[in-house]
Amino acid sequence: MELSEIFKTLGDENRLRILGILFKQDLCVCEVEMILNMTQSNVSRHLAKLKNVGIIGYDKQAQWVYYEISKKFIERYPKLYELLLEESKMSQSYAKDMALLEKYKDSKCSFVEFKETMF
Amino acid sequence: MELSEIFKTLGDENRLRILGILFKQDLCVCEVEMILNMTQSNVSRHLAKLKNVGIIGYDKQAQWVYYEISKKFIERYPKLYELLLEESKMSQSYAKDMALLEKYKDSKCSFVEFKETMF
DNA sequence: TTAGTATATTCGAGTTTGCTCATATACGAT
DNA sequence: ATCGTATATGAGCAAACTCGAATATACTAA
Repeated sequence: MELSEIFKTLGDENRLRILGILFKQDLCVCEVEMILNMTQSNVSRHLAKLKNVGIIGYDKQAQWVYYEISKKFIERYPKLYELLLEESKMSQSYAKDMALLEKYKDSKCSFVEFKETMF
Repeated sequence: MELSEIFKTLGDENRLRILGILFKQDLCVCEVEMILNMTQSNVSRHLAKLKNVGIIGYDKQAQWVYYEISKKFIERYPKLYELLLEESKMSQSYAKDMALLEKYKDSKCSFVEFKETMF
């Protein structure tokens, strides 16, 4: 939870994109993978980094691991949280990422089915 | 001024220390070097990085380059600025760094003279 | 012009990071 | 037990980073 470590962790475009969609709703690894069109191992590693500095936490349900913004992080760094929330909405990739997230939610498909129709 | 670049730049303990003392007052390279007990080239590089992403600016006076927190940065990212301001005061090294800064200001010595008496 | 000071930059070494591919682990369903 | 799915992790590579030492540049003063 060292501040410089938190900044270092936030200093990556992909991790900011991940946070952008996690602000909207909790997601498991494969959902993030699909929405951001990244490899599984890459997503897993980025999520691990965010978790290690306390920005996100997770809730394991069966074989799925749902990641979520950490409440402790929000309490400890409310200004940073608000900044991230606001700035993520103004980012280049936000609109596209959110569109895909909404589309996925509406589809009510499994992530595998959805991925097949997409790519 | 890309946010991920700003975070990346802030993700370094030495740069956070530099910002901590620059919040107190504008300083030239050799003063930062002396107060934080870092090498000249290292300080110069860190200041260049902070300048490149727009967090600080500088004002050249004769052979001295005085660095200062950028007003545009404060306007663009007020929450981040406030966070840095507050958190720097709570950091491990802050008290020691500020003590040395005050001592230097009170001494009214040149940085070279001061450094000789110190180390 | 020369010497001294302040700053920036180059170089090389050691470290860390981000990524892909492959593999290991965990869990559910059949 | 076995198969398919979800996730984590190890290996290897290229790029980026940090640092100190040395060098280059800019400016002042004498």
